[in-house]
Amino acid sequence: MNDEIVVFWFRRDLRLEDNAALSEALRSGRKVLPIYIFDENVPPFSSENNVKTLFINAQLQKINLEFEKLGAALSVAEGNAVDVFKEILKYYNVYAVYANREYEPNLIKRDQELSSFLTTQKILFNTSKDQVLFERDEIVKSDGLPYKIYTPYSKKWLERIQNMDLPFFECTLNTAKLVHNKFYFSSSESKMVFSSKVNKWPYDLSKKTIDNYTDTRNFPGIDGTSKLSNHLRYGTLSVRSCIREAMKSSDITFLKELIWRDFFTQVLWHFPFSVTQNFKEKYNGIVWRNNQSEFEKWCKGETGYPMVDAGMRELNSTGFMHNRVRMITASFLCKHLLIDWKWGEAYFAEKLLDYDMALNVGNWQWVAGTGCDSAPYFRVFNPSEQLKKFDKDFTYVKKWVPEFQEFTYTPMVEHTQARKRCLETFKQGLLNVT
DNA sequence: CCTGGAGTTGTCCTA
DNA sequence: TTAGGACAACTCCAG
Repeated sequence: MNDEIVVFWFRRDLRLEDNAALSEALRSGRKVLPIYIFDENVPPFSSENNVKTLFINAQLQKINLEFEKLGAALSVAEGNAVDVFKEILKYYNVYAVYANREYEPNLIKRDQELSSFLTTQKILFNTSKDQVLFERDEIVKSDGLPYKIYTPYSKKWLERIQNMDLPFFECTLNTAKLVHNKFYFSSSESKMVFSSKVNKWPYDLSKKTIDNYTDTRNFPGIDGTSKLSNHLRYGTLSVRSCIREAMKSSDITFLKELIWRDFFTQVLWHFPFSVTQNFKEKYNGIVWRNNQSEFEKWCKGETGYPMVDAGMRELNSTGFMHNRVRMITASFLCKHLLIDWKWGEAYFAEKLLDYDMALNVGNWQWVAGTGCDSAPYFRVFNPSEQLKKFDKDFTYVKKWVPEFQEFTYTPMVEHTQARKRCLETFKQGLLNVT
């Protein structure tokens, strides 16, 4: 216990460049102890050996190497966040904790609890905006209330960005003061195994991809998307650098996708109830069928609709699914099978490497028709039409469903009937509420 | 307070 | 073959 130090807590900002809170911590003038916590209340857990922990571990390893070059190290812990900090306080005299802000209700609660605890110890908890460009109440209507419709929100967002310089948060490690010994956590030390094979999830932010995005993004057989989602989810890339690239293009379709992240993140922050309930109450009367065995078929990619099955199999084996196909598979679950969007949301949450609560909940509610600014309920994707339109030479479906043969692949529900049943159920559901 | 216009990503039927 | 309207009404938003 000698010098006062500060702790920098890596969360979903696993990078050493343009990192808002890290930049502040390094400039604090005090020695910095960098840590990562596998929070026992927040998946993924370190004990899981899945695509998410692999991704996180690979990135932690990269970060650790950078610290080791300077004679320091990244400390990794597992457990309840408050307990972890209590442990740290046994060995260090901590002046402040720095971290980038979270917006999910459970994480807000966790951070509030930690903040209260740190306050009792006279330690500052200093959080920064990093994962979005505009947060919370920064983009609201003229009456001060939050936007619930994307288009007017995006207009205001675009207006605001015209008149500002995108910040870049300098993180100069080699001149910074770092704590020069690794902090070992008794409970987690043995479990923390850095993956030896560093998995790569390459992203594509090229001018070509951004310029052609409008034309190519809808075809899952073409490599036409940016593959950015994983990196934005874990902060291995700064959102500001993505926006900077997107703004170089005359076509703002790609930029608009980035604005959706800010939109849904602020919707979640303002309306945390939407994680577990329909955003629009009037849909609460829908009587979902919620058939367990049909749900399992959907999960496994055995619905008999090649586009749906290909999507689910891509998800199951890679932790990723093309955006167009996410809409098709989700629509199929909610509308053809009449299964509550929350079931699908939970499955995607478990499987998607890029799982982000705000975006996952927002998009599932959009598909189901229950969300703010969502698709009208009578808009039922036709999985066969979608196949014809977006994968007509079967490049994508053949990749993921090798046994697929046109005309012999038989669907679990017939489209026209399922569509009719869906429209009737939604109509009845609306009547049930009024 | 009133008013008019609009609302990510579709599908189906009809003329 | 193809373009256009219906699908439902409601809420949101700006002026």
